[in-house]
Amino acid sequence: MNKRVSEAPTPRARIADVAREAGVSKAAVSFAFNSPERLKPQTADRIRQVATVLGYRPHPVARMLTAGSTATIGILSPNPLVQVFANPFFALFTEGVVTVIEDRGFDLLFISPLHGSLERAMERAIVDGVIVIGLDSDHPEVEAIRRVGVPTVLVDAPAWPEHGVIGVDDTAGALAAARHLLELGHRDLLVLTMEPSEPRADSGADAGSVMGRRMRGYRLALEEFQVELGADCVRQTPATIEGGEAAFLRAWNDGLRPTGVLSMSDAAAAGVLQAARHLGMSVPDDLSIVGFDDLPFTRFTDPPLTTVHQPVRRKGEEAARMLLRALNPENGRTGEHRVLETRLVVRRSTAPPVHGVRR
Amino acid sequence: MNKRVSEAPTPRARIADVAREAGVSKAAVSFAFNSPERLKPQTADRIRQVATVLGYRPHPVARMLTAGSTATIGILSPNPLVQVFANPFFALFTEGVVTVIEDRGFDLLFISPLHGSLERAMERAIVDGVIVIGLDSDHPEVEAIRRVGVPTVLVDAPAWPEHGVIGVDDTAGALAAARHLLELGHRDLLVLTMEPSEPRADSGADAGSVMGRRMRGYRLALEEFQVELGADCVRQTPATIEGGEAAFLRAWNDGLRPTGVLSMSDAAAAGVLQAARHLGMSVPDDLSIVGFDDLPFTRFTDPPLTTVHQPVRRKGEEAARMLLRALNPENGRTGEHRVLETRLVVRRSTAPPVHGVRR
DNA sequence: ATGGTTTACTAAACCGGTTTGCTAAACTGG
DNA sequence: CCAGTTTAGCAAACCGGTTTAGTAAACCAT
Repeated sequence: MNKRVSEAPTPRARIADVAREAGVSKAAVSFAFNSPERLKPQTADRIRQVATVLGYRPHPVARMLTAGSTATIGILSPNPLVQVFANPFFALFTEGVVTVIEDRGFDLLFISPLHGSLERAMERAIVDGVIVIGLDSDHPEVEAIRRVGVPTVLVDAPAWPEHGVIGVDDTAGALAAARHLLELGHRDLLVLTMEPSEPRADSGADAGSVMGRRMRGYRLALEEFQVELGADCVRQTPATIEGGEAAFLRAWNDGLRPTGVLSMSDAAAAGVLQAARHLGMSVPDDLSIVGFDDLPFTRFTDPPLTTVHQPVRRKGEEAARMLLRALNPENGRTGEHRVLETRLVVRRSTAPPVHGVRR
Repeated sequence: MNKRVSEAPTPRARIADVAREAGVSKAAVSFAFNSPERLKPQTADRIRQVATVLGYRPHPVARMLTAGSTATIGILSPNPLVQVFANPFFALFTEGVVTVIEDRGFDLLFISPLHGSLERAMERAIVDGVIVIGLDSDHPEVEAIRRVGVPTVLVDAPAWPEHGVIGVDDTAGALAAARHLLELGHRDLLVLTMEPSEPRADSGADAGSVMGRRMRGYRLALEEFQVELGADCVRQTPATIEGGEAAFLRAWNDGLRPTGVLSMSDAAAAGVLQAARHLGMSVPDDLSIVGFDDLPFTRFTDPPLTTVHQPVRRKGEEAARMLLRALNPENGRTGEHRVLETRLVVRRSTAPPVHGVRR
């Protein structure tokens, strides 16, 4: 029984249609496209002609089913895609990824985690491999993801047996940033952290999250200089301009009068820049600010932002290379683990506190 | 004959394996996952248990073959992906796209045009529909793409029968930009255009390209004010900071001394900003600059950039909505055509020429 | 006990291609 | 002129699932 009577616009020609129309077998049609040498040139031509007339185009999904490979790699993050694309970090990272995969013929699929779990998102994704980014080690789904069995590389995650992992030395970068401010003479600092939860300050091993590792770096420097950081002086905020702006204003209203701000995000740092302007403070004279990541726009802020550089694009490249290696199981080990370096980039948002060393 | 003797790590369980192991038919396994109510709860449980033990996960490609839909939409541009992700415009546009598609359960595939033609790229892409962006109407492959038969929406392209098209009023925006400079008193202008070929200056209908339409706007304003634009005063350059910088320096070396620059790209405009600084000119006193697109970073340049705003994010949203509509053929027409508005945003990179009106 | 319904599952067809194995016809050469 | 090889193309199996049609057993009511 036809549910829909006169609805389909043009039911799209299948290989069988071409075969029938050309008076040959399905196999012949397939050969005409994929192994023309197995056909008399004349026949191949005729088949192709019929195919063109019928507007035939091999169904990519069907083709893949036998091919076994999708020529696509996926990017998966626990954040919804809207946030991903709003974050300049990702553009840069992805640039690195495509640099490597594009001329190997791969497409790039952004997998949305939205409806359902990361695990399910990963399962239904049509990819040869996945780059997972931004997954803290205490994320509830790490185990599930590992079990999915798709070749995977993790970015900014702690070591993961059997999978490639790539990250940067967050702690060292944060350490350098905090030292910089402390060496300039700042003693009253405000720390801006992002993300779900303020990482517990366990001084032992690196925490499982990016922000945790950065916090560790800050704290190491503070200990060196024997400076105390009040619990009030660590604020959590979204990694956006507005977030940073609001956070600083709130701190100000709470009576805090820091001379230096350590932000774990460049965007939030830019927000602080704005907030300072609103409050009539000049940067860096009244307030010093250090960001994190060295995203491209930090060169354009007014003043240009001192920040911790991490090789974001290269991180993308390395992740992609690792993944490609993992796709060909024959060539080597799978449990690689790389840590790229970070370094402080001093621009013009930091200077000694104008009133000299206080306290 | 086994070519590979002890190579496969774990050949990934198929539905038949689960069926055998659980002592049921393939259909039963399928039911256990997709229509559990058709099985005795006890049986369904047992099957699922076996599946877990074997690490079974339905092959997404095979599943799609019968499902008929991929839950993925594609983005295709004639530029290689590396360039796409280096361009802040795309991040913004894509943000709009995912806003619409993500909670409908779609993933987003970036299709690389690199190896082979756009047509072929589109053919092998595993998507339900495609958003094509940045395709000028004189691109050699427009016809081929149309014939592929995948639901398609075009962005920034001229009307295309049977397909949705969405764009912005480039001409009006450019007109406003040029008028602004002319009204301030500028008479010596430099125009920076991007892209393959400097669009022919046929005054008649809108040219088929974005840059063509913008040029048309500039020219209309120049005619209003009866200002001549020397052939030398239109320079083509990549849409990057470096491109803009180099182009302005070259013009300067060629002896041009414009008081105002009309750039068809914000990035190039930022480059001119740099170049001006290098040459010891102050903006806007010695040189006025107007960009195009109003990308987020224009707010941070020093000084903030006067530019033509176009609703990039909304353009993405509308394109996505149009495409989703096209995917359900029953609900309505396919040949929609929308033009969103542009408007001049005056910030601080423009001012009257300091030496008064010359010439 | 009988016939009718449900329940619980299976076999087979199907999605749309690719690939293998085979056969008939056309070409070789001695 | 006949065996041996090539050539050209076909039928069927296959990729890994989903879905339809069908059946045996269990359940129900009379």
